[in-house]
Amino acid sequence: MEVNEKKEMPVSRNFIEDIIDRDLAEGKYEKICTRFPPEPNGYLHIGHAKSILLNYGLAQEYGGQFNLRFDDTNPTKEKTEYVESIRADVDWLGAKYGEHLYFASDYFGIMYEKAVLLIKKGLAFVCDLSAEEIREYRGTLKEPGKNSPYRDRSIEENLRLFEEMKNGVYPDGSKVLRAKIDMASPNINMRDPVIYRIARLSHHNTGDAWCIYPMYDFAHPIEDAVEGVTHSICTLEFEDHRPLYDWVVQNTDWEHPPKQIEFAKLYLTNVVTGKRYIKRLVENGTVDGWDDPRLVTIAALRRRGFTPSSIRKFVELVGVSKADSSVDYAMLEYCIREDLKMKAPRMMAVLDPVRLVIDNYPEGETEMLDADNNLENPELGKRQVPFGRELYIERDDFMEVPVPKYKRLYIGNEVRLMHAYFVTATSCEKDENGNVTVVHCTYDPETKAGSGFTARKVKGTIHWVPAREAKELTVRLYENLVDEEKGVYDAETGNVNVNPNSLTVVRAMCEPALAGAKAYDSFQFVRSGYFCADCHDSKDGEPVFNRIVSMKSSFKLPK
RNA sequence: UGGGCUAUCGCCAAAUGGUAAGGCAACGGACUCUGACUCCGUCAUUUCAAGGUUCGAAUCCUUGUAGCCCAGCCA
Repeated sequence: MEVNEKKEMPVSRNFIEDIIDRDLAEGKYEKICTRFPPEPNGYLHIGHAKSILLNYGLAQEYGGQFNLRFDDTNPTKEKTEYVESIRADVDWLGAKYGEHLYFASDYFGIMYEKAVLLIKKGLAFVCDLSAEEIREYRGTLKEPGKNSPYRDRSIEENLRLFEEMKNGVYPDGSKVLRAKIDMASPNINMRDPVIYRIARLSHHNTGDAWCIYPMYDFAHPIEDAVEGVTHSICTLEFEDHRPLYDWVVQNTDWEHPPKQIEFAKLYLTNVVTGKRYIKRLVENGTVDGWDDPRLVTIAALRRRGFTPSSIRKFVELVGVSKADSSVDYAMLEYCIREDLKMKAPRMMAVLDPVRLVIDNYPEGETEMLDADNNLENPELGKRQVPFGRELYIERDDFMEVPVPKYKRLYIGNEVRLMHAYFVTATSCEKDENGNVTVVHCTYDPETKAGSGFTARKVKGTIHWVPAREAKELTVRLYENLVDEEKGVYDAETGNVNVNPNSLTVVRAMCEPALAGAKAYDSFQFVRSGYFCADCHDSKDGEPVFNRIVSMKSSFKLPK
């Protein structure tokens, strides 16, 4: 049987599909090719997942190709550690690139040749202006720039100088290669942009082979073209770069020029999504690493118990558009609930235990009760839970004097102990502070779960754990990292506002079947106060065994 | 001499001149061995605003308004 066979909602087509349809109809391409081009300078987060899954999904949908390409043209920020983690995350998300794993740095040779080609066409020149001078010459947003005094060097001189740049004749920063476009363009990206710089940096892939490195605007279109990418999908902030992208593609002679398409980034409301902010939290120790479950990095989501399919679902639900937007975290939670509810075993645990004594149950006796691992999905089998005279129940599940509409345990009320018997509270004991320490009740042997007893019904069902056999379990309760009231960032200080109570560690009691839960105890409340899923230890990555544990009820007082 | 982009429910998001999909959230109610799940119902006479064209406008035109992006030898 297919678990999770919920009828799929019709998903609207997005504007990128419209573009591809048109291109295909016009015969521009026979087969499409997309790519995800991360710079290996940090860990991937949920926003990247959108891009990965978008690109991969499109390739799948149209029977095309999907490439994973590391855009590693700036050695100062890039590390092998990051390429490893990125590959792991992309793999985990299920975006298959097969053979098509590439490094932009492998194209340095062809990029160099294309730069030479531009020079030969009189479309690029070596400029001796300093960085500051270039900035001054560039003009401002409202005023045009002015031509570099080196703009009219001869092709021969440019060729010689550029080769010497490559050969290490000049010191870092002393010369750059610039595209010759239009210093008066209203689009600043077109004002003779720098396309190559001199920098003696050791590259994670090419080592010290190069002392000149291409800039993004020049490198990226070439990377796409080399790989035969047809639709180069990026985020909105690159819209202004598209004319330059097209300029490079047109002037560097390609048979099948790629085209750039932009879409809006994914933001989550009240969640830190910016890579640099996440980096700051990691570096200042606010969180315990890139995979701290309070973050929304892929590694963190994995550690927190999200499944790849839940993230795929999320990305699908969120859609693709060009409007800036911020998606509510509730949407993500919905996706993991939806994904897990039929395939995760649901077990019992109590976070804040209070002792329950069944006065008419024989002392010292223990019986094993059969419990379905998932009442909605019998395929998940059963387990046995020891039951006896003394149990623990959730403190919230008992009230000496009930509030209106309360339907769990209170004196005189009968409830079901899940998978066990009906029980009626008779009295309770309290300590000197008035806190309940023991609840007394009686049970009705007739009402055993599975016995078919129907003579009475009960309004509430509560969870329990056998007092003697229960195991202690460390449960980490995570809340959204950022303070909703203060917002995500402090505009003045640039600080990230972190909710100080974002992580609570609790010693809970669980049924014996849960005792084998992985040491990490990465429990998560999928829905506030309701489910909690335990998962794997991100350090070994495997195995992922999600369990949903119902903890307590989300009861709200009536107004 | 500024340029580019965006605006449809609390949050995403369809609708391609033919009379405002869907999902999340929320709220009622039914059901229930989890106050979950499931199921049923409610939730935009109106699409940033104001004018105009049209038999007909979220879609076209005009004029505004608001938000985002751009002046790295980062990507």
